[in-house]
Amino acid sequence: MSNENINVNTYREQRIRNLNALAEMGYEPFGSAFERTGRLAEIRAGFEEGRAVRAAGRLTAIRAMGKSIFADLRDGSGRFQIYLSRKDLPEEAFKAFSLLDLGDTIGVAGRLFVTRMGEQSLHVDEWTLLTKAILQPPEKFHGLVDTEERYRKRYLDLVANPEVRARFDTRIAILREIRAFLTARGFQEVETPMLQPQAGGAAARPFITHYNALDCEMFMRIAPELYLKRLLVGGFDKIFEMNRNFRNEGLDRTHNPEFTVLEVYEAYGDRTTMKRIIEEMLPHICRTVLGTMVVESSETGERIDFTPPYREVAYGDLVREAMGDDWFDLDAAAARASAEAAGVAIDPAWDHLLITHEVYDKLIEKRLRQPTFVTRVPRAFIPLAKACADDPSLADVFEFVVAGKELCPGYTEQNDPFEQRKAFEAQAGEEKEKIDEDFITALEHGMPPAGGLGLGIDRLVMLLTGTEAIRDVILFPQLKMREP
RNA sequence: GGGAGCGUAGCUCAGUUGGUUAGAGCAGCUGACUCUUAAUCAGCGGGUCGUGGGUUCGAGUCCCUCCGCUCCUACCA
Repeated sequence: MSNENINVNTYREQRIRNLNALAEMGYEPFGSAFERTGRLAEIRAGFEEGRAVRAAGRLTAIRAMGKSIFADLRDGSGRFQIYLSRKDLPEEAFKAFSLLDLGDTIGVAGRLFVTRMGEQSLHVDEWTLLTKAILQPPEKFHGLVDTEERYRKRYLDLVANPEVRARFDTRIAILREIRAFLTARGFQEVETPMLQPQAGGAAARPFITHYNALDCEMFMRIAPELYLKRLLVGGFDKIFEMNRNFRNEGLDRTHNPEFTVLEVYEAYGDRTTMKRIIEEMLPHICRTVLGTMVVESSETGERIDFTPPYREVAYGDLVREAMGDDWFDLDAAAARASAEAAGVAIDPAWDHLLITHEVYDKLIEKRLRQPTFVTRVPRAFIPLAKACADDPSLADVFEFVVAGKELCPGYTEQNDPFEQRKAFEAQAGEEKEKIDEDFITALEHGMPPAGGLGLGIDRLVMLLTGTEAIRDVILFPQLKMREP
């Protein structure tokens, strides 16, 4: 700690001097429990002039005027103004208050009153030090703006920027309401391994680690799906898991290596069972958390309406609508020409199926702004779902798309062990050892027919809070290591 | 992976064509002030200009390396 900290140290030293002075006066710089009448928001809610209350919080502003002092106290629930008057406090208690710095945490006791300016406030009769801060808080008006500091020192971001705290409060409420919704409908929340001998259930590069006791490679899970289905075999028939997945992939505005996913499974159900859950759960979240069915998109300012029912449309119909009725009769060369004419770059090696998928991805999905279930998707991309009864080339699934992005797939789950093995083999190609034999064995014991869905929680929170970067809905997003 | 931009006081930001002693607001210190709320007023202190090198009589400014951040793009369900 040499050069760059010289100036930091002068601020620290000043505050440490204040700390020592307070300690000499009998204040405990890192105090103990303090009994409060309630949190600041609760005190405001129960405001009654003259009522005696005890409150605590961090000092975020001090406005001193000689013989009277106003200050702002902040806790996890909000802000409240306190008032100290020289004539109502012991001489020493009033003097000691001037040794406090912004960022210190104090406890106060007094009575409620309304200032001449009409603000509900607390007239302090006594105060005590709870925690001395020896480092400076961020600037009070602009808050903490520097993006790197905001993520690396999220605790400062949360203190300095109330709208950041509010966004995470919303995230927490969304998770709470998802659990409440599913629990009220008889679903049980289960926990399955994060550390797996094979990383299955999705196509993604996993994080690899080593388990010393067994001297073997282990993988951080990329999805919980195969374990949740084992539980269906085991007789759990309405389950969900909402927790972290890990994928060893790029880092950008919409990807974090660890992210939160909700998976729901219901035995004896299918794709349409899952569709009903989405059509009831999203309105429930909107109603209880946001108080409105209409959400404004941060990127475009467009309004997205979550009032059910949502549009349902077949993948093939969307493609025909965009590319012409004869699209599926074209050969690959003609399809490629048509796609490129529409502005979609196509690899010459791709077959008709891949070209169609690229057109859907780059052109069609973006245009689906309001909540939409896209059904009857080519099965080649979806190894874990059943085929449509009337067309074995299509999977009996939906992809739920909002604001031009896929938010949540829902499947009629594959429970045929022979079909499942075929799909795994097609996907694995050369790497046969990657097939999860233990999972196939479980299917051979009999998994009831079931519907399942997987909802990306971070992206849902982004959508519902009008946030453009995944980093702004994850408390501690992944950053590059910084040299010490 | 490719492209563009950024990094100046604890925090938020200025800094002209390369020019002599790098500025402001907040925060801090001293003083005044009994209803303020971005309190106000007067004064004072605070900088290895991300790092290392180069060009130059002279670099915050121009060039290169590295570190970090942001955006675009590619990859990635």
